[in-house]
Amino acid sequence: MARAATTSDAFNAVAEPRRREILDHLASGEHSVNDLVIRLRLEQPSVSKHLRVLRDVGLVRVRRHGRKMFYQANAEGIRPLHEWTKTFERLWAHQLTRVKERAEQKARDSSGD
Amino acid sequence: MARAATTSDAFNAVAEPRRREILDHLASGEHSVNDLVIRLRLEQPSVSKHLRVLRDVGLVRVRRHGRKMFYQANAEGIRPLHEWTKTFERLWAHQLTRVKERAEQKARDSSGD
DNA sequence: TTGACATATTCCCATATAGGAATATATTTG
DNA sequence: CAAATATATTCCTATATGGGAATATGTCAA
Repeated sequence: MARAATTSDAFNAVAEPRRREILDHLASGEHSVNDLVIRLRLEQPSVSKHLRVLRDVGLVRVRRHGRKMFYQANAEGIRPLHEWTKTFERLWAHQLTRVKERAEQKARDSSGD
Repeated sequence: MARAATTSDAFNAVAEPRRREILDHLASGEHSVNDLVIRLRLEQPSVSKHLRVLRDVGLVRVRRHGRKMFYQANAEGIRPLHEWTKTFERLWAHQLTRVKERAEQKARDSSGD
């Protein structure tokens, strides 16, 4: 089997750095495709294709105005990702504590040189 | 160009559902490869290969004890993901507010039937 | 209608999978 | 040492990509 489709879920969709960049820009509000093309310095077809993937997984919404298409982030789609990462929050808190403790122990040990 | 390597960063590594399952299990503490094989009902080579990817991006740490390898999650590696998703938190709060407001408006509008 | 502008799609291709099967490596035990 | 156990790696293949180039679709303006 190959890798799961980029359109299979939000996790796969945002694995691509360019798509995260696009979402970062859309976080500040609506933007047309051309806006993104200029700001991200990508080819227009590339942007359109990335937006298509984001649209398929529900990470962006579109609105047409004249011949322009205005995209906005649908943050709700990112929420599952946030929730999943959150389940590890207690771990990195603990693990950092342990690293810190070890460092402090080391400092005490070598203070008698 | 093809998709970025699964080992290129945490985002790509956790795009694979099985790898998230593995991390979910490791969140409860250390587990041997065979533990994971049994619990996740995957083939042993499959588990080893997924663990290899997770190791390459720093999402797990290993310790050998006899012929067993004990893996543990390195939550620090998940943190960048958490931080990135967090930047959208205000958005889904706002967007939900708007959805809620629209729903309430609708309720008021139709209360005069 | 024709032309210009804005965006989307299609085609091509090099590349990286994920899983299955087989095999290799490492460690303990007899 | 050999056998057993635990894990890792290699080889294979179908599949999905992302970018570039070209083209299609849609909309406005004259």
